[in-house]
Amino acid sequence: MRTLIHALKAIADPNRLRILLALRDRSLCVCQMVALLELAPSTVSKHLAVLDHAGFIQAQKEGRWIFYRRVGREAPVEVRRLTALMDRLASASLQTAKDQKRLAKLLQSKREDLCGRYYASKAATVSSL
Amino acid sequence: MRTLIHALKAIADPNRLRILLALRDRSLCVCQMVALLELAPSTVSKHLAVLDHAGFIQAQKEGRWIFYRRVGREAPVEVRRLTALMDRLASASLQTAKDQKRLAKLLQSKREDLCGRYYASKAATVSSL
DNA sequence: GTAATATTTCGATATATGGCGAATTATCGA
DNA sequence: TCGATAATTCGCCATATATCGAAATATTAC
Repeated sequence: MRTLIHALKAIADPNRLRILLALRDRSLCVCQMVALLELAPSTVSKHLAVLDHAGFIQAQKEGRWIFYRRVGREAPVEVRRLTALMDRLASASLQTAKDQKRLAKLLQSKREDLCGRYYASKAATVSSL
Repeated sequence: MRTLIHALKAIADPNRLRILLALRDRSLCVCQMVALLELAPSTVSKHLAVLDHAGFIQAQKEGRWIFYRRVGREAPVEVRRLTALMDRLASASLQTAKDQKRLAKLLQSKREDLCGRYYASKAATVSSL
């Protein structure tokens, strides 16, 4: 019951659900998800921690980046079932379609172009001194 | 997506999930659920409103009592699927077993004995004057 | 080694949530 | 009609949550 409630709370937030759905067919690094959701990196990081603790996703460090991907068969039943259900239910949503489209575009551009954009204002300020 | 998030939030609370599961095989009046959950009537009422607005349950007035039961095929897909999944997932939980046992006992006693118990302290105070 | 980048942690804030008791509404029974 | 009962609504409080920006940590690049 604790696991179940934990899992339900984790996906009962629109942005976290969007993350889970975005990770359906691929793993993504944090900065890619920041670009997708258009939220502060710290916010996305916290969302990822919630999904992680609930057992939905897991991190994998690759150099400077941290990629997150869905947990496979090792995940608790509750998580596996809920993930499958979300895939079915949310695929009909407009938001999901938008995100998938946007993701496809983001994945075409190089990560060097992608990441760092959300520090652009700060970098610009510094370099202009 | 809105419907889905709404539904997820509704059942992502242990007491509301307990209510939904208690309504699996029967309809219950509010005072019966108050007895089951051992929460203040106002609290239970609020939980019921949340489940109602999310589309999981519906009210039916019968004289002095208001019975709640699960919504049937009219319920949105999200709600139907989630309800079915909760039935499967939560049936393994200790809390659910406890509740079902307790419910069986509560349903044996007459409702007149059951309801009013949680006003007992107040009634006792008044009658002792 | 220093600067830039990627991510997390920390601290703050605003809002949402779950709980209660008191007051309100509606219905039943004597 | 009046008192008791069932349920909801309202007002309050404590805690949880979502968000941000700043600071800390780690890694790569020059």
